[in-house]
Parts: sequence; structure tokens; C-alpha cells
Amino acid sequence: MKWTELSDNWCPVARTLSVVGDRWTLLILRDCFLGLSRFEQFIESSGMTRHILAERLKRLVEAGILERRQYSAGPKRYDYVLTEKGQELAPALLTLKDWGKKHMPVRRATNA
Amino acid sequence: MKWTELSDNWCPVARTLSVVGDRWTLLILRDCFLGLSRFEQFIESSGMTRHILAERLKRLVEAGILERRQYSAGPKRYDYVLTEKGQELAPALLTLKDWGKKHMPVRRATNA
DNA sequence: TGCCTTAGTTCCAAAATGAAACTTATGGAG
DNA sequence: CTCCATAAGTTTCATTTTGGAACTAAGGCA
Repeated sequence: MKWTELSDNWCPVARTLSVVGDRWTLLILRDCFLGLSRFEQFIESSGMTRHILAERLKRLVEAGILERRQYSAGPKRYDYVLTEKGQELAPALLTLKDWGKKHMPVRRATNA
Repeated sequence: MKWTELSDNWCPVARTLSVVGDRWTLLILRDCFLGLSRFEQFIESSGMTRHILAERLKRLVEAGILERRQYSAGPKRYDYVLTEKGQELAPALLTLKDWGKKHMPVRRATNA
């Protein structure tokens, strides 16, 4: 079964996962909730490759979760901000955070 | 950056994703919350391949989220049940469900 | 004996990912 | 004007993961 086929699944959890059920995608959203919005910021914060980031951002925009917004007219540049639909994923991110704090202790320090 | 490196990330969301940040893994957990526990049940319910299912179940057991339990001594057979740690992922699944119900309407019927 | 069930494993082609270099468009230093 | 820097991507290619389908193991049952 292909990922995309999940978008019409009877189960709302499966449908949600068809768009955000991917490590990198959820990390991008975490970064958005932390206030980041630019390509280079996501790269630096999450450690994913530009390749994947570009692909995921495209998906998220198509899904109506992020909006691609021009923030500079000089050299035309774009960043990404949460739509209202995207904002409403906050509770999901928060439950994942809480679970992680409780059940996934840090073993050694990193700086990512 | 590799998936596993995420398990020691400073961010609790990232650490959580290092173990459940994958479509199939979350669908397995959904099935567990629906009361399923056996290999063949997960296969039928989720549509994933046996290959992937076996791999994910191993991960989830190692992570202490599921427990592999022998349920038949005749032909030795095993199934998988949520540990307490696993049970506590319920709120996360519920928020994903709520978001899906609100923002991911079904376009056409499926029978998966 | 021979077929059924159930939890896996194996094999291979196809798709996704990681790493790193390259592109495009413009601003600014000298 | 020339050259370097910034920032958002794109391209290329080797490696990894996935999907699909067949195969194995260990009994049960007729």
C-alpha cells in the first residue's frame, strides 16, 4: 500500500498520517511552532537535507498546513508560515512533547 | 542525519519521533488501541506488508511500547500488547484523530 | 499423510533518502 | 565593474528502505 492511498482511509488517524506521518514533516511543524519560518532555519534546526526539506515543504503547502509567503522583494525570497489548519496541529505536537519528556530521557547531550 | 540519531536530540518531540515517527508504526498503535494484537490482524487492518510489520513490531518491543506475549503453547504463537508506556500514547493518537476528523474529510469510500 | 493456520523470513525490483555540488537572483564591499 | 556572500531551491548519484510476493517453521486436525 502506498502512502497517498491513506488519504482516503476510513480512519481519521490514517488520513492525518497521510500528510504529517513522517519524521521530517513533524519536525518542520515543531520548528514552525518554535517561530522559525525560513528554509535555512529549518535546515539548521532539524538537520535534514535540503532535498527532503524542499519536498516536505511542497507537500505541506499543498495540504494547506503551511503557506508560502514572499518576505523579500529585492532578491525574491519566500518563507513558510502555519495556516489556521496548521495551527490546529499544536495539540498533537504538545502530546508528543509530553510523552517524550516523560518516556524518552536524554542519554547524552547533543547540540542539534 | 539518520533516524536513530534523533533519540538523543535535545527536543522531546524529536525523541518521541525517533521511535513512533513513522506512518506504519502509528497505525500499528492505532490498531492496538482498537483492541487488535496479532500479526495477521495488523496486516489485514493496516494494509502494510508483513516485512515492514515484523520490523516495526521489533522496534516497538525494543522501545518498551509493546510487549511480545505468548498466547498459545500448542503451536507457539505470540501477539503484541501495549505496555503502560505504550498506553500513554493514547492522547497523541486522539489528537491526531480529532485533527483528521476536522481537517481531512474522506473524498471517496475505501474498505481498508 | 497431507492440508490449514499463524508468525515470521527471504529475495528482488522499485522508490525514497543522504550527501554534496550546482543554480538563480540580488546585494554589497572594494 | 568585479567578486564574494546570502538564501532558496534543484540536480546527481550512491546507499537504504520499501513493496510485493513467495517461502519457512511448528504444530493442529481430519
